[in-house]
Order: sequence, then structure tokens, then C-alpha cells
Amino acid sequence: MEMHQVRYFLAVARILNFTRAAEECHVAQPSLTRAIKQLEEELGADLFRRERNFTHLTEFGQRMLPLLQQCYDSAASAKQLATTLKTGKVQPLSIALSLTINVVLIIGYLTELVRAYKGLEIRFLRGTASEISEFLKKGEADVAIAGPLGAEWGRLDSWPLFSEKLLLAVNANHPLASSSSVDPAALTNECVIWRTFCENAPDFEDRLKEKNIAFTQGHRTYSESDLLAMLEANLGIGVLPESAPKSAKIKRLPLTGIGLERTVFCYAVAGRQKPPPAASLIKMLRAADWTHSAA
Amino acid sequence: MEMHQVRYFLAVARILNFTRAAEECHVAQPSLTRAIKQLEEELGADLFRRERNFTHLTEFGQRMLPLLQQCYDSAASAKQLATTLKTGKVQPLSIALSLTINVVLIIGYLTELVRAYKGLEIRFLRGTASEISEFLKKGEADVAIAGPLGAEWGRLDSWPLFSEKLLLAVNANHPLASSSSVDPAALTNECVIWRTFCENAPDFEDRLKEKNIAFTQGHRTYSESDLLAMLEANLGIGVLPESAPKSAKIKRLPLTGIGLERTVFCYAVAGRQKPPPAASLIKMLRAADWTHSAA
DNA sequence: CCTATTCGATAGCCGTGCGCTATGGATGGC
DNA sequence: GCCATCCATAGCGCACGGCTATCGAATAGG
Repeated sequence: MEMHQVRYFLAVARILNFTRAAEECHVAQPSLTRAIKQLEEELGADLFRRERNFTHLTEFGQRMLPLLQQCYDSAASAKQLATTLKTGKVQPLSIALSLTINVVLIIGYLTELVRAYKGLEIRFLRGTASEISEFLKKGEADVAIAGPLGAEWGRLDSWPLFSEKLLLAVNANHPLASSSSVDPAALTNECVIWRTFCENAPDFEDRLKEKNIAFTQGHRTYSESDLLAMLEANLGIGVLPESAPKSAKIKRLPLTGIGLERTVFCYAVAGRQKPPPAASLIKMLRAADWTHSAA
Repeated sequence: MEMHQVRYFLAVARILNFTRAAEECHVAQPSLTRAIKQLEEELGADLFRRERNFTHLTEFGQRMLPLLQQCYDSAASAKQLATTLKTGKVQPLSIALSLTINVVLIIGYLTELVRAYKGLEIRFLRGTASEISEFLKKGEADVAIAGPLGAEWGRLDSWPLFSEKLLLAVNANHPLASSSSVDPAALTNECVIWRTFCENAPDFEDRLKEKNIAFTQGHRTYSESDLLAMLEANLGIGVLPESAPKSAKIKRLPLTGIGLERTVFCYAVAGRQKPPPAASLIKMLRAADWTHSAA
């Protein structure tokens, strides 16, 4: 069954005259006649009763009509949708953010971007390191901002944006809150809220193990906002990047003797053509001055 | 947009590998590649990201997928339906009957017919002369049985089956019920129930007018069963063909001096191919002995 | 009744386009 | 480094959809 046969069938079913249906389809009448014959042969029964003055659908033809109409309609609406998608709007810019990235860091650049591209829609995706790799790989995200993604997937372009310290974070009422800095060894009996969502977390754990520091108790969180909420409730102590959202209820302290630090990168899929807004964003982020980003 | 392009697109969308999709479609890989390219050109955007190890749908492709799937599915189910219709069963025999025809007259032949054609379905249509012509014309009925259809439509084959008298019918309690025959002139003050549904009715009226018989009051009915009900309720007098259903409450009397008679015909559309059961039925009806049909 | 017109079917020709094979370039795995 | 895999490209042949011309049948009109 070919699309032109369906188109011709629908025309004849509507007009009930082979000659005029052929005109409407912009083909000669014999071409249309033959196409209908072929369709009838493929389906195994006559679609029309040809009675010069009174050509009409057979019962079989009437049964076929709605299905073939649907076939043609869905093809037509596919084309319709395609043109509206193309002409209608700039395609949305999809940005994947690590759960550890404070969106405030890039808001300024995004406002600039939507000014540059009229009608641009922005879509945020959040996830862990492996989820972000997936987003990029599947094309669900055009750009990503995250800490190191490790060897998750080979085909990523990456540009370092800035580095920042990670600080010990405790509730303002916590005994340690009055200190100006803390030695890691002092934490052994504290309840630690782990950043399981954080791409740097395995590295930090390794660093602490090197120092032979073990913890007796802990919680595991799956997003930065959850961690902040638990710190504000004084359920334990944690680690936060400098650029994380500030809170009056949370005190931040440097850890002495252990250089906890992370670098934040911008990522895109290597060799894949980026929509213009994505390219612009990457350019802006790379050119930005991140010196006071944590302030 | 051509059907094979849609088919190839769906295959690649499912398999996510051009080479193996081509195998499954039983075409060479370049043919499939070209078809997809053409489809992408027609729709104005890429459907797939070709990444050797990780070919996948673009967002645009994902938007197109359901529509093109529907397009293909409806074509497929049309073919499916066509084969089941063809192999499944003998197509139903559709018989149009005049409202004045007692179905009892042909029941015997129909039982014979369904014995001959296993699984044959019979469909009855009822109507006036012009409605029956329509049924035949549109192919909604294969055969019709009725009185004269006049010049309703030229393209009918017709075969006379039998002729019968029309009798005066009165309620058993009516004063005329005791007569053995009635002169039309005696009816002038009676309330007549007219057979407006009957193809012979205009003829009868003409015949009565010829005799200068006019009626003061009357009712108009639109089916034989309604007429019978009104006669049984003694709402007036009427005329019934001999073959009409009998009723203990209704007395039938010959009308003297006016030869009310009708002929019943079998009809089919001239030059139109009849399904075998229809041809058999016509043959049986023509060969039948109708002498005692009214008994 | 004869002619003109309309409608669908048929015959036959032509060119597009879909199929094919062969091959290349790029990438990933052993 | 070599092979395997995957998609793109080049180029060829034929099938098939397009066309014109014409016919036969049936209707409409004078």
C-alpha cells in the first residue's frame, strides 16, 4: 500500500467521480484508475462500484475508508507539526545541572541569553554525575554544569570554570560553631551527613580514609537542599561548597590539614552540533570571571 | 512522504541501527539511509543523531514517532481487516422488502438458502417504493421484493412473482362484516384507513376517483402493521392484499365492480454483479409456485 | 432516433526514482 | 596496528507511476 494510492482513494471517496478526483490530485485519470485498481487488488476486494453517473463506495470500501483516512491524516499532521515546530520557535535550551550546583551561579548569564534569543525556552535537568552523562549522551541536555564526571563517557568536551573549597558546615547552635577552624580528627564522634549525590564525594571519602579518620554515625542525603535542611535542623554536620546557598542557621568553617576542593566544569557532547544558544552559553561561561562566585 | 519511508523510519527508531534496520526491512542499507534522508528533508529537521555506537532519535524524531507510527498502524490494520473480511465469512445477503410484503411469503426460501450457504447472514430492509429503489441503487440491498416501483429508477431488472386481489378489510364487529361482498359506493360515509406506504395506493385512489367515489373521513398509516392494528381497533375500514397476515378480529370481503389487484415483483440492479446467494434467491423466487401463497 | 457528451478502462510510451553493489571514512575493540 | 562496525556516497539498471490517445458504454439533448 502506497501513500499516493491512499490519497487517490480518499479523493474518489469524497468526490465520487474518477475523472474529477484525478484533476484534484493533479494527475491524469488513467493514473488514478490504475492506483485504485492496485489498491483493490492488494486488499482483495472492490472499493468502488463504477456506475458512470453513480460511482459509489462498496460496503467494503466504506469499511476501509476510516482506516485509510486515519492513515493519511496522521501523515499530514506529522508534516503539519514539523513545520510548526520549525517555524514556530527557537528550540528550547536544555541544561543539565549537578545536584551540587547552585543555580544562582548562572542565572545572570541565562537572563542575558534570553535577551539575546527572543522567545528562548530554558529547561533544567538535575541529576548525579552518571545521570548527567546520560542526559548529554541521549541528547536530552545540550549543556551540563557539574563537578568532575569521571570516565563516565568518553565523548565529552569539558571546560573548567572555577575551583572552590569545601567547608565544614554545622548548625549555628552546634558546639563547633564557635571555632574558627576545625581539625578533621575532632569529628570522629560527630554524626556526618554524607553528600551521596555529589560527584566529589568518593574522592572526599578516600581523602578522609587516608588520614585514618572513621566516623561512628552518619546520614545519607540525595540532594543539596535536603542536606541544608538537615543541617538547619541540627541533625548532624556536613560539608558544603563555598558557592552553596547561604543560611543564617548554618556556620561554615575551614577544615585544617586536609585540602578539600573541587573544580566545576562545563560539558557538552564532543562532535555533536550544538544549537546556537547552547554555543553562546558555553562561550559566556568560559569567558566569565568566577573569582567572587562564592560570595 | 511515502509509506516505505515511514516503514524504514519506524524500523530504525525501534532498532537504533541503520544496517540492521535495513536487513529487517529486506533492503540494502544505502536505500534505507537515503529514504530517511529524504524524510528528514521533507520534514525539515533531523530525525536521528547518527553516532555509530549510539544512534538515537532527536527530540524532533521523538515528536514524529507517534504520528508516523499511527500512520503505519492504520494502513496495516486496513490490510488486516480486509483479509479477515475476505476469508472470514460469506458476505451478508441484504433483502429490501416493501412495507406491504408479508415476510412469511419468503421465509421458506430463506431457510433453504441458509442451509445451502453455511454461515450466511440475512439482513432485512423495509421501506416504501422510493426507499427501496434507493436501497438497491446504493447497493445497500442486493435484492428487493415489492409491488410496482414505477419509473423510480431505470436500471432495475424486475421479475413478476405473483398477482393477488386486494380485499376490503373491516373489523369483525363492523356492520359490513356480515356481508359477503360490498359495492364501493356503499363506503362513502365510512372512515377509510389509507395505505400511504403502499406502492399501489396512488393507482387505487385513481380507480376510485374514476367511479366518482369520494370519502368524507380517513386516516393515513405508514406501515401495514399499523393499519392492521387500527383495523383491529375498529378505527375505520381498509384494504389489504390477500397475502397480508390474517387476524381473527378482521373480516375480509371482495369489492364488487372494481378490480383491485396488484402484482408483486422481485428486483435487482441491472448489470450489477450479484453475490451468489442473491442470484440463488432470485432463481428460487422465480421458479416458485405462488398459487396458494395467500392461503 | 441520432448525436454529443461524459465516464471509466485500456494500450503503450517515457522518465523518475528506488533498488542494488561497491566503496570510503570514521570510530571503537582486540 | 589491524580488523570490525557503522553510516555515507557514487553510480547503475529497471520497475513503476506519470503521461497521451483512444475506446466502449451509457446518458443527455435536440
